Amino acid sequence: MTRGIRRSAGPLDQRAQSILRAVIEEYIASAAPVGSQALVERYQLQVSSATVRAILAELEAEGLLSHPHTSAGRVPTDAGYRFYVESLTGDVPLSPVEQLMIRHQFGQVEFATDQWFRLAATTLASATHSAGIATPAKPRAARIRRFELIPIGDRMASLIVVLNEGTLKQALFTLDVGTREQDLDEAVRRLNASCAGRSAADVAEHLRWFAQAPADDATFELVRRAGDRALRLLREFDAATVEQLFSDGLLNVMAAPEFASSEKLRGVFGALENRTYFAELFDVVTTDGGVRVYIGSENRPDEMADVSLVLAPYGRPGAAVGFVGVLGPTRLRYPQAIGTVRFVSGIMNDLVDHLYT
Amino acid sequence: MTRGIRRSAGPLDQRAQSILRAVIEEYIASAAPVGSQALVERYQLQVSSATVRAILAELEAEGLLSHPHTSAGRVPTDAGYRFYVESLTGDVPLSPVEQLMIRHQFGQVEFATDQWFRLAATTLASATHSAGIATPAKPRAARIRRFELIPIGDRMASLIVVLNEGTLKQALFTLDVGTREQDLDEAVRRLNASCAGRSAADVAEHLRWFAQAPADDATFELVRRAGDRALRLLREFDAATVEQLFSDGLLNVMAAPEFASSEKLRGVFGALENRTYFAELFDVVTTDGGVRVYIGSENRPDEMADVSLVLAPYGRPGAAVGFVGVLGPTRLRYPQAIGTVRFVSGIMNDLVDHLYT
DNA sequence: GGTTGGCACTCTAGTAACGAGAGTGCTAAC
DNA sequence: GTTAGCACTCTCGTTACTAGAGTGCCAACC
Repeated sequence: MTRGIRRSAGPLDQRAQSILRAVIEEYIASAAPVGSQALVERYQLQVSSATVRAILAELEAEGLLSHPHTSAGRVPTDAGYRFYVESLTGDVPLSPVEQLMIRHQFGQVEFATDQWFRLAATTLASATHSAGIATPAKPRAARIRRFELIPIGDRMASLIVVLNEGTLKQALFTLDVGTREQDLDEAVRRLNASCAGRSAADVAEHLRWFAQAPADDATFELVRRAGDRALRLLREFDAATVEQLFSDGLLNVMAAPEFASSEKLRGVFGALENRTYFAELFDVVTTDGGVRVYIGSENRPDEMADVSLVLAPYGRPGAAVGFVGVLGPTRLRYPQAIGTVRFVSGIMNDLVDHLYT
Repeated sequence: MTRGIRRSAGPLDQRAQSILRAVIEEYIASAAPVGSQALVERYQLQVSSATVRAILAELEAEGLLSHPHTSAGRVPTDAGYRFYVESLTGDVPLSPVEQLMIRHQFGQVEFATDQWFRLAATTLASATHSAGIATPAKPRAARIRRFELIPIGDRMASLIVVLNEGTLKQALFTLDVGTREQDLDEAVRRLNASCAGRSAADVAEHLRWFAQAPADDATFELVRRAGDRALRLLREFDAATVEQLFSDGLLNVMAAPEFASSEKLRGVFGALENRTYFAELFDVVTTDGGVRVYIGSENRPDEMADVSLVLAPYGRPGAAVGFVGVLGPTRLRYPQAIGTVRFVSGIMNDLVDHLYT
């Protein structure tokens, strides 16, 4: 039943906007379709329900609201949420008490870099009653700081590569029979002498040089192999965009009534396990600052069409970046979520900054 | 409606056992209560349905089967599954093809210790169509191999402790203004000289000695503080039983019809996030070898009453141990699960063994 | 022209009634 | 000990119905 050209093609007038806002906030709070009567009663609108109905019909024509069935109330569309997020609300900052509590928690893991992103996810989850997600900060172009070769048993060693920011990479490494600890030490010394401070590309260059040089002693082969292994490790590291994606509070999302059937839920879990979509987002989110919101079907994969993401980058562009965020039903309390994500990403920024000053 | 003393207090006769087995396997396959008629038809029993009904009543009196309601078929109880696992079935080994595929996959991560337990969980999940879980191998008593202090920025350093098995621990460390790189190197040299090869307890002893010694130079304070920090790191490491619990294939469990309501599901997820129960199991499972099965209500926490666990330890007792396992509905294909868990734990054993020879 | 009360209409959700089907438990006969 | 027969019970799907909520439209009103 098309109504032809919609009556008001321009921007919505003030009243329509405030009614849209009321519908959305009511729906977010109640999870049930919102009727005209309920709006008039609960929001003290100075008009009758009939008038409200006319406006609701208009908002529906604009594509901002929809109708589960003829005689039900209105439900926001993804476009409606989008308009709400962009024009009808700012972000709500966290209360001072909450800010203090969160700062306190981060203070306790100040010196444990590997805990930062976990705590970010946990904090976001409990503050927004949704799922919190976070990645560790990933150094842009890895530079080698130092090598180590730690013998384990007789024929094995653990090759450790320490990168500039203190990031560690590790791989096992088989030893030839009769390799002595001195040999390892000597190999490490040579590797460090020639590769420390270099990027993966530089190391590759150097290794080619090594390969051409005459194999003058027994240690040489060890150096070559270890260097080769380390290079592969670095390349793998550079290639992986989202090395880890930590999430917490998925239980909160499971508890939402729209996910009671566990059918849509499976899609979301699948997307989290799969992670390709988040790798895609990583690049977008981290290239320019600020909080980004992805609402329902704005997410590329269909499985994510029922959830929204609020994401923000953190770190130092050019040095190490990651993101933190919230995953919840489209019926998310956006202003609070945005405020919280902004706050937590700010804390993470401070933590990373503190590393470099 | 108690029937008083059950008729046969002794062990079940052969026929009753094979019918119990039939009921359980039928239920595992169909997820629906099993009736007497269906059993006679599908298992070519040489008796009538009435006879089967008498036996079913007997098995119910023994507490091995139960009745959702008067006119429904039988469903196994947890005790029924227990009897089945212990007396009615051995473990089914994996097919040679599957064994080969799994070995091949593990071959590809042979040199990446941090991937082993992840692959174990993933493999178990896909082989059993349930969730796979695994912990990394945790070294029993940590011994220090080496220290490193890597400067980051001007006032920060990353303190790295390398343990015997190549395990790495890391923490940030603030530097006093004007600390030079030589100072760090000197401090590391001293720490390594006095602490390498020692356990946490020994290091504590040495630090006490350090604390009493006269502060003869600037580096001394640095050594003391770094040693202190490292000690705390080691203590934290020794204290944490289940450092990580990796799971994969939770989607498989979500797909089971008994978890369609997403209500029971939440309990399971809660237990996985919480992890205290798994820490408890860790000690039990790793102290003596072999596959262990926990069926439904045999699990301590109530949230786990609807799932079963099949767990096996791996590693070297006294050196480093962890566990791998399967989590699924009580309606689990136990023989296959047990066989698969045994196989994967065997592979993990080989990998760890390979480290020490 | 915008606003409003009135009213017919539509759709859902809940309830009750009902019959088919599956399965049991008991009993009497073999 | 086994079996055929049978009454009984409970679930599940279907249908019918009602109450309730909410819409959309229209004529009247300011």
